[in-house]
Amino acid sequence: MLSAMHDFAVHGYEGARVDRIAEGASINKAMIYYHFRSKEELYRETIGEVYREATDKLSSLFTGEETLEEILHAVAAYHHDLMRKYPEFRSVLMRELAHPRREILSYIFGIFEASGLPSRLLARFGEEIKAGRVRKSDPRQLMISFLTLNLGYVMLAPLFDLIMGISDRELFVEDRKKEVVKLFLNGIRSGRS
Amino acid sequence: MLSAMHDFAVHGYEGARVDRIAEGASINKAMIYYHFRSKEELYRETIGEVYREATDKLSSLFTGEETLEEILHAVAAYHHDLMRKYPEFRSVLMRELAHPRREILSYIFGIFEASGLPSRLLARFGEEIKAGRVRKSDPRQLMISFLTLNLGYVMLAPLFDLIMGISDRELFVEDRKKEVVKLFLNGIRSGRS
Amino acid sequence: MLSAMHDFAVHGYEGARVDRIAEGASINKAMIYYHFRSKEELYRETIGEVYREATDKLSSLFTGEETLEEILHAVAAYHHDLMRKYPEFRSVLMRELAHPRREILSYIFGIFEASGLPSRLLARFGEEIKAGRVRKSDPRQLMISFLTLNLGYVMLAPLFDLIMGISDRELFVEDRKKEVVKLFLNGIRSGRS
Amino acid sequence: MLSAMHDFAVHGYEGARVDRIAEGASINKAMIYYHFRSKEELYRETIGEVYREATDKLSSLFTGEETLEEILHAVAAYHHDLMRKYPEFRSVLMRELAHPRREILSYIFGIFEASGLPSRLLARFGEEIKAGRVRKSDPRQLMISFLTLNLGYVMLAPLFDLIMGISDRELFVEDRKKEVVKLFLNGIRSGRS
DNA sequence: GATGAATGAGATTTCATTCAT
DNA sequence: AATGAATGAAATCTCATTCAT
Repeated sequence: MLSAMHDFAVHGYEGARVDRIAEGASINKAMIYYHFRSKEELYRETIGEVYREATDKLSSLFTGEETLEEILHAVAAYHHDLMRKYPEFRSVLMRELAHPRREILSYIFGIFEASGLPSRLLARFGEEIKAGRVRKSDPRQLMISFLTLNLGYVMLAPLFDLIMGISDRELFVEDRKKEVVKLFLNGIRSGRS
Repeated sequence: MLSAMHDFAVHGYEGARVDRIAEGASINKAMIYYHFRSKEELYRETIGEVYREATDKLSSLFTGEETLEEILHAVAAYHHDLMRKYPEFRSVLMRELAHPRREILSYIFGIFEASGLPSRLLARFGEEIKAGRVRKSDPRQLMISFLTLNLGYVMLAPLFDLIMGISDRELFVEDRKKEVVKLFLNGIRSGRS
Repeated sequence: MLSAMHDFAVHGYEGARVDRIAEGASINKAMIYYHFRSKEELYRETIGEVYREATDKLSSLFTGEETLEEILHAVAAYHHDLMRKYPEFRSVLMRELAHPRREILSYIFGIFEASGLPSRLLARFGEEIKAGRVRKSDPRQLMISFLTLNLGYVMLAPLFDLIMGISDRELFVEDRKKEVVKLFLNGIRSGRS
Repeated sequence: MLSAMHDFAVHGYEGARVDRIAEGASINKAMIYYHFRSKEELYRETIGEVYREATDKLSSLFTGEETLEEILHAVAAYHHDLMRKYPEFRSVLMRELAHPRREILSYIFGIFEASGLPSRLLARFGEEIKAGRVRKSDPRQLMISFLTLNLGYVMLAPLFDLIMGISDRELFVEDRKKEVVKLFLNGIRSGRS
């Protein structure tokens, strides 16, 4: 339900109004309660839909034969794709992460797990370090670094756009997807740092 | 008012309850209205206090004589210090950034401006690129990369701790502060990438 | 409709839910409105059925040739029979009598009238008093005494069972039917009281 | 709260309207929720007040030195006194007894227990039977008979008044209080029945 | 400064009833 | 006869805000 996603994004769960959502969806308020038992269920279903899609998509993204660089590029692109498809989801997600409830955390955790991404990447980093191609470091730090390089901009875009005077975000994003991988790969390379 | 910060952090602005805040502060609800004009003003004052302190602190942080590395280290440390001092502020800030209102954005923008950090760093990156010590790239991308490497973990710590199985966060943070600078400096170096 | 009677008994007219009644009857809610004009009509029909049966049964109970004792025994037995057949009716009836509406009172009044019982019993008491076999008293008091001796237990059984520690109600009822007549007949006898 | 008692009496718990109760009490609806947490609590407090008074009164009614007849007279009078003081309570009570919830039953049970009445009367009946002054019978039957003779009319007055054509209830009640005791005492006497 | 009571507007939820198929 | 969806009115409850003391 798009109208619901919109209200949850703009006002948050507590600030969202069932009245407004119904009006936005051009249906009678009582119909919301006919299809969903409560505002809470409406909320869960609304974000659950996106979560499920994200899980499915991420799971199918990798065959296991990719190079490290390919994986990084795919992940970087995926984050932006998801946010382009569900622009309002960014708000909802951030609010959830602002004060994460165990239930929601597990939900998101599940998405990552389903993709196999964390374990695969961690293992991969471990191998690369052992092989001497990546400098000695905690693989978890590397993983977090890469994810935050991506998610950080996705989440904070409005602030950064203002501070940095970014006017054409589409263009900037295309650039960023490459920059992120480049910086990261350079950053973790073993060498005379 | 700690009780207010707590409620705003846990429930968000719309979910916060004046009743609960009063009870948490062991005062009569009407007293809140004696000190503040409205819930909105209470909110602004509550977070404004932190904002002001952050502004002051950041402004005084730099004399202009620091090396790039010193600046990066200082910024990395500062983020964690602020969050350690006001742990609940992280939630409040994230909620604000989830659906930023121009007014709040300007507030935060002001903090950065006051510190002189963005312009100084951008200029500095420009110089370093011109001097060939940093690979050719958009200084804004570099700036965003560095900030997200820091802020990303600060904001998403609960999620990352779960995904990565981090149990001792204090320790991990100490490690991260160094890792972030190292990865970034390595990542932006000019060289045979 | 048993499901309706059940809901009216358990929740009362205002507390009964058309949804629940439909579900209990395994039919679609709209079907209820196909058969009955409204909740009110459903209610009237539901209890009207029992009322009509009670009227018919009581009317046919007496030929006019019975002795006083026979009548009393028949009435005492009849109350319990009705409640055994429609156990939930007791609740419905009590609720109605809790705040009797003229319309419902007339309904019940009609049952008594149809049976010819009140006038017959009152006349009979009058004769017995005149003949000196029953002590001088207001026949209406006698009538009420006999009816309450019966109806009182029927209506308050759950409370009495608790207070008196009655575990086998069936057995107790058999005993009560006799006790009631005996006590009453003894109680109204003329003699040296 | 009289307005609440009134609405509960006339409409039952489910049919009572907080709006109406507030209006009847000339207070703001929200004040009801300020003083009572919910409609349910308002209900419990409303009837609890009467229950408590009844408990206290009944407990203090007997010193232990009364003759059987005195006790019976006192009980008979008490029922009518209570109903005269809280005329609407009759409705509320009947509705509760229509579909008794364990919690409410226990409440009422407690009142009887506190008065010591049931155990005292049962014991008394036992003694009288053993002494041959009361005919052999189940004391519980006697007890129920006496209570229903009283409560029956109290509860069913509106119906009986209609059926019997009783116009001056006050007068009738005075008569009934004596009649009930007389009929009962006669009815339980041992003798050639 | 401090408090308990008060209030109006509005939020979520419910429900008898009807409609379209 | 049967159903799922729809609706308007209203019910319970909440909450920011103010008042009287």
